[in-house]
Amino acid sequence: MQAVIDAIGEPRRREILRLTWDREVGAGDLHRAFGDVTFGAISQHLGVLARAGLVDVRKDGRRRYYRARKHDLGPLRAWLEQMWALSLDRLAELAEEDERPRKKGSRR
Amino acid sequence: MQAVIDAIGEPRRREILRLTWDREVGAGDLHRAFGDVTFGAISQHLGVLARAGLVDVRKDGRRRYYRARKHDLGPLRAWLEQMWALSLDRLAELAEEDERPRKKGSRR
DNA sequence: GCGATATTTTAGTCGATGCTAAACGATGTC
DNA sequence: GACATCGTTTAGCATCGACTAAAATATCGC
Repeated sequence: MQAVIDAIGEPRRREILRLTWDREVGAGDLHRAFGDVTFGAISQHLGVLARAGLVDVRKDGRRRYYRARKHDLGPLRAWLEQMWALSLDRLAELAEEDERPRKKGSRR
Repeated sequence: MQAVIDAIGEPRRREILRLTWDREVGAGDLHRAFGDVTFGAISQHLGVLARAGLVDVRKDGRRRYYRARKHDLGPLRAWLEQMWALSLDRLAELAEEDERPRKKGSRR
C-alpha cells in the first residue's frame, strides 16, 4: 500500500503508468517520450514501479518491455473504497462496482 | 490532484484522515492519539491536509476541531477510475478469455 | 573477440519534507 | 491584567528521493 502510493506519488511515474497502461512499451521508447530526463532516471523510475509490483517486464534480447499491472493499483482503490464504505450510504453503489472478476490467485 | 496524493502519501496524515473520517476531532486529541510526535508536527500535518482541502476546521474557543472532507479525495478516485475506464474495451476482451461467467458489465 | 546498442547500477549533488524545540498568537479563567 | 491552556509558526537539522554522469552488465552483429 505504501509502496503503491509512493510509486504513483511521482508525476513521471504516473505518466509511465499511463503510457504503458494498455500496451507494452520499451524502456528506450519511454525515455524518448520524456525528453527532458536521462535514461538512467527513467530506468530508476521503472525500478520503483517494478518493485512496487505495478509493472510487468518482458525481456526480449537487449530490449525490455514494460507494461502496467492495472489490478495492482487495487490496494489503493480498495483503501479509498473502504474509507467510503465505512461511512457512506453509497455502499450499495460501490458494492456493485466492486463485483469485478475474482479470478485465480492474482492477489498480493 | 498532486496535492491530494502528497497529502495521503504520508502515513501519519492518512491516520489523521482515518481518525477524523466520520467525526470531528480536536487537534490536541489527535496529538494524543499519536504519542510519539510533537504537537507542532501534528499541527504541520493538519496544515498540509487543510491546504490540500482534505479537512475542514471548526474553531471553538481555543480549540480547533478537524474533520475529513471525504468527497475531496475524489480526484484520486476519479483518476483511478479513469485509468480503468481507458482500458475498458481491452478489459472486455480479457474478460472473454477468462472463463468468467458472462454477466453484463456493471460498470458506469 | 570487438565494438555498438540497450538498459541498469552506482556515486554524488541538491532540493523537498518531516521532525524538534522554541517563539509566537489567541482565548479562557482568575 | 496576569497567567495558563490550546494551537500555529519558525528556524534549524536530518533524512529521503529524484536527478545526472559515469561505470557496469548484457546482448547483438560482425
